This record gives sequence, C-alpha cells and structure tokens, in this order.
Amino acid sequence: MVTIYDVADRAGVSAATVSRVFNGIKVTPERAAAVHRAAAELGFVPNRNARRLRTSSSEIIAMLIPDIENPFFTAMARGVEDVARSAGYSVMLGNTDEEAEREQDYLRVAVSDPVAGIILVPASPQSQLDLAVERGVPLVCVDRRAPGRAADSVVADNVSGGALATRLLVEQGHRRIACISGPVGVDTADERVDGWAKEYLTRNGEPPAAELLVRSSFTVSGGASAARQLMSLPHPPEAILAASNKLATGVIRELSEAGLLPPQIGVASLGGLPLVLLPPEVIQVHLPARELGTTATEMLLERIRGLATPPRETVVPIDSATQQPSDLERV
Amino acid sequence: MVTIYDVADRAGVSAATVSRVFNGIKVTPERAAAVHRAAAELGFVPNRNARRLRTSSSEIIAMLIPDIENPFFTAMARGVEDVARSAGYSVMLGNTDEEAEREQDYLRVAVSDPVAGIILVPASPQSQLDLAVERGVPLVCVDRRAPGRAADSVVADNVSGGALATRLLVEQGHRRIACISGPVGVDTADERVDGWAKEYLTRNGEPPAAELLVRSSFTVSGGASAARQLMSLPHPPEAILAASNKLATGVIRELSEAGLLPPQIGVASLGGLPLVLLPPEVIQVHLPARELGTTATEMLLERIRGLATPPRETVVPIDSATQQPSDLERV
DNA sequence: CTGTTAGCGCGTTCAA
DNA sequence: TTGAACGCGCTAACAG
Repeated sequence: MVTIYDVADRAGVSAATVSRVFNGIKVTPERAAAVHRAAAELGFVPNRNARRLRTSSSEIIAMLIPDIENPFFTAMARGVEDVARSAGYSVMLGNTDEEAEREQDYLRVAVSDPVAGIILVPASPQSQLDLAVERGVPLVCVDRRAPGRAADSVVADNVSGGALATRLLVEQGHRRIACISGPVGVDTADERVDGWAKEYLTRNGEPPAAELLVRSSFTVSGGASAARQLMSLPHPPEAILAASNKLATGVIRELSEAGLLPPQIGVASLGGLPLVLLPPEVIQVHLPARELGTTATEMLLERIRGLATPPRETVVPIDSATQQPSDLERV
Repeated sequence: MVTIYDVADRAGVSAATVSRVFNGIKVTPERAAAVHRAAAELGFVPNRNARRLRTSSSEIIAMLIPDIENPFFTAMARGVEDVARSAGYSVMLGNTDEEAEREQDYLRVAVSDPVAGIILVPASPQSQLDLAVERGVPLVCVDRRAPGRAADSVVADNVSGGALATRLLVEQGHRRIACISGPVGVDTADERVDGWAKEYLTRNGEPPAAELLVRSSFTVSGGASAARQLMSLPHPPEAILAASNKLATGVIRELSEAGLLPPQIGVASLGGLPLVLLPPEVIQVHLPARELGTTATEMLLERIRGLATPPRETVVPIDSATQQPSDLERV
C-alpha cells in the first residue's frame, strides 16, 4: 500500500507536507507540484481509515429503511443521497425489514463505525436509539417520529394528507368513505386516520361509523383482505382511502378481481402507485418522499456540524401544489 | 470515548485481553466475565476504524447501481444485502445515475476507504475499473459484463430471455413480432435483441425486417416513443417485445392511450411489472434480479477470502422454471 | 493463557 | 513554511 511516506520520499519532502497538500493547507507551489506528481506516479490513494482514526470523524452517513424495495423509501433514499453527496458524504444503506432487531444490529454497526450521522426510519415506536444518543452520534428520524422524542424528526403532514385524499373522494361524489390504514400506534397510520376522520366529519356532518375503519399492516395482502372485509359489509362503502401505496395496491388488486374498479367505486391512495396502468379515476396523493430525505439530511448535516439545540421536529407539507406525479413514481 | 484501555483498567486485565474477549479468542471465563461487565458498565463500543486500520480489512461492501428507484436494481440490492449481512458485512449503496463520472467518484471513495469489496453495475461499457483493480480491491460486475473483462462478472442469460419472450409471443399466435431494446453497445440490450432475432428466425424461417427493431434508451419515455414509431409503420407488428421493465411500461402506456391492448396486440416484457391491472395476456419474463445479487456477492466473498483465479463469468439462467412472479415484483 | 510492545497510516502539535 | 515526533484505538507478535 502506498502511503504518504512513499510519496514524501519520492517528492523529496516530509510526510507532513504531503498530508498538508492533500488537506489544502498552504505549501509552496513547487513542493505541492512535486507531491502531486509523485502521488500520481505511485498511484497514491489516501487511506480514509487512518484519517478517520486520527480525526475521529467520518464522511459516511448511515441510512436505515424498512424496505429497500418500496418506491417510497427508495425515493427518500434518493433525496438523502443527493444532499449527502453534494456535501461530501457517502451513504450506507441498511434494510431493517421493519424488524427492531435488525435495526438494532445496524445501529450497533453504525455507532461502532462510527459514522458521521444516522438517518433512520424507525422500525417500531419502541425502537431503541440509546446506542446512538449515548455515544453522541447525530441521528435524525424520518417519516416516523423519533421514539421518545430523543432525536430530530422529519415527518410528512399526514393528517393533511389523509384529509386531502378524503376531500378528493368527496369531490368525486362519494360520501360513505372507508379508510384502511396501518397498525395502531404507528404515527403515520394514526395521523392519516385522523385526517380522514376529520374531513369525513366536516363533509358529512357526522363522524364515520366504526365499521368504516380497518387497521392492518402496511402490506399488499393487508390491503387486499381489508378491502374484502369492507366490501362484504351489509352496507359497503362507496369509496376506500388506502393509507399507503402498498395498501392501495392490495385494495386495487382485490377490487379488480371482484370486477369492481373506479369509477364504479372510489379509490384513493396515500402515496404514488408504481402501477403501469391505472384507471384515471384512482386518486393518488403524492407523498413528498424525496423531500423528506433531503430535509432530514440537511437537518443531520446541521447536527454533524455541531448544532446542539434540543430535538426538533419538521413537518413537510402535503398539499395540492405538490401533487405532481414524479416520473419516477410512475415507473 | 471509551477504549479497551478503560475497560481493561476497570476489569483489572490488560488491553490485549479485552481485545481477545471481543474477538472470540480463548480467555479464562472469570476474566471474560469481568471484561464483559466492565464493558457494559462503561458503555464500551469497539472502534471499527482502529480495528480496520490495524488489520487493514473492512466489513463493508460497496454496491454501485445506476438507479436506486428501479425495482430491478433494488431487488438486486436486496440479494446483495442478504448474503453480505449473513457473512457479517454491511453494504454501502451508491447511485451512479448511469453516469461514468459519478461512478468514478464512488469508486475513488470505495478504494480509499478501503472497502472489503465492490459490486458494480457498470454505468457504461467504458467504465474505468483501474482504480479498484490496481489497488487489489475485489470487484464483481453484475448485470453487465466487466468492461475489459478486468473482473468477475455475473450476468443473466439475456439471449435466452429474449428468445423465451419471443417464443411465448409466438405461442400466443403472433408472427410479426417487433423488438424494442436499449442502446447499441450495452450488453443486456444487445443480447436480448440477439435472442429475439434468433427465435424469430427459427419460428418464421426468415430474419426479422430491420423496421421491426427499435433501439432506444432504457426509459419509460423511450419505450413509449418506440411503440408509437412501430405502430405507425405501414405494416405494424402484431406484437412487441420490450427488453426491460421501463420500456414495457412505456409501451403499455402508449398502446393503452391508443386503445390497443392485449389480447388485441401481443406485448412481452423482459423484467417483472407491477401487474395488478394488466391484461393477463401481457407476457412477463422475470429476470433473476435477486439471484444476480446473491450470486455476485458469493463470488465477491470468495475473492475477499483470497481466491486469485483469472476473471470468471457466471451466467444466471432465465428459464420457464424461474418464472414465478415474486410478491415483491407485484407491489 | 496472559501482558508487553510495536505499529497500522495519518493529522497535528511543537520547534526550528 | 517545514519536519520530527507523537498518538488516535486497536490487534498481532512475542515472551512469559
């Protein structure tokens, strides 16, 4: 391995000078030129491990997401990567599979690396962040609020999202609108339900019947079975609001198999759908996935640079203005 | 920062003993217990940087893909991560955006890290692997062959894939089958065309007319405009083979807008589609994305462990047997 | 089985 | 401005 000493020898300077050259510290031009030439000839590449050990810093941001095959999270990852990269950081991506244990494993690795900072979509409301918090590794939670409010959070305005989707269904002429959401206790799931219930009340003058709300897991099959349950009610809904892209996919699959699709029934999805063909009447409320990622990264960079205020929370709006389907969500 | 010395003091042993305990090297049980207790009390987390510097090894595999928002590559990433993780490695994921320059930037980072190994989907046939090859960092190319055959490659049997898709279209009763593929010079694009042309010749007794082949970029819009071009031929095709999931998406959108969908016209996609609402006649030839990832990782691990044979090439089959749509491709 | 010692490659004092 | 010397935290060699 070529080290700064090899370069120093060849350039006729000291190792310290080579180090200075590669760190942008003032050196006489001739010496700098000699160092650059020697480095090029030897194919010198600085060893970041040595640098990190010495400076106890790192240029790596760890990002932990529950599902790398979900377009929502990959769009978020894309946002993180863009901002991180332009600030000189690389991104380590880990898949927690929504499992607290895998998440903990990854956190252990990230903390002992140690990385410059962590961006986390918490796998559960009980996620343990102590490892990072105690070691002082900057950490920002995204999409879901930080468990115990122990760290910064960036979340979408899910209440408004739920309300918006509901409103759009109402504007299609539906009144009896059901809602399928994720597990009780999961922020995003709860808040989207709140938005739906609030808007339902406003529009219908009465709160939704309990039978119109089905809580499930955020999965395709969960969406399908919830839809089945709703459609077999004595008095089935006129429309269904699915609180995530996966749930919506399941709903649409189920309805399609039953020969029942928009505009015969109203369907709204919170989150863009990756489906190739979609009846134009299906409502998609696009979530600001990439923006969640960029915002979280910007907050993380502030922390990395030393910001020491108490945990903050940023809410990214979901409004009609942001409802441009990105080309990427339409893959 | 808590170091092994702090732990050693508290446990009444030497630093070397602490190191041994954390590396699974035999130590008397009492001492081991003391070390564990001291470590827990102090909240000790080993510093991997120091370890890496000392051992000049790393537990990180860098993976560079052209598009983190394409399900094909995320499925591949999933395969890589699963194998890597179970072997004790973490994965750093980088997005090259199909740009050789971004790729080179990432390679520079990976090499100077230095990571244990690199898994790369080459952004271009001219990709420069010298950085890694010269520094001896193990590298495996996947999906696309290693430029200059300078490293191991894992590719899908794209010729067979193209032929299989064509055959399935023939079995649907189509004869005049067009093909839309990616850029000339890109392995995967060229090979899929070869498979199509070969099968076309076998089935029709003559090679396809030149007008039946359209080369485009591997994008949704590329697929759409190619489909438009084909359908406006004086003698339009009876069926279209789209050589990637993105191309197929564009093709189907375009045809649908023209009110023309299977079974009126044949459509086959090389690569799974989120098919919830697709006519069942659309043919999907599933590409072994995850398997490409796992295979590449296994080959990389062999290299990391010291295997020093000349560059190898593994071809992952695409056959009728592998045509089970994964749940994930149907999100 | 254990402790002592040395050094991985680099950045940063301190004198010069 | 430059070079010599030190040490970041850890593991591998050696002697005990």
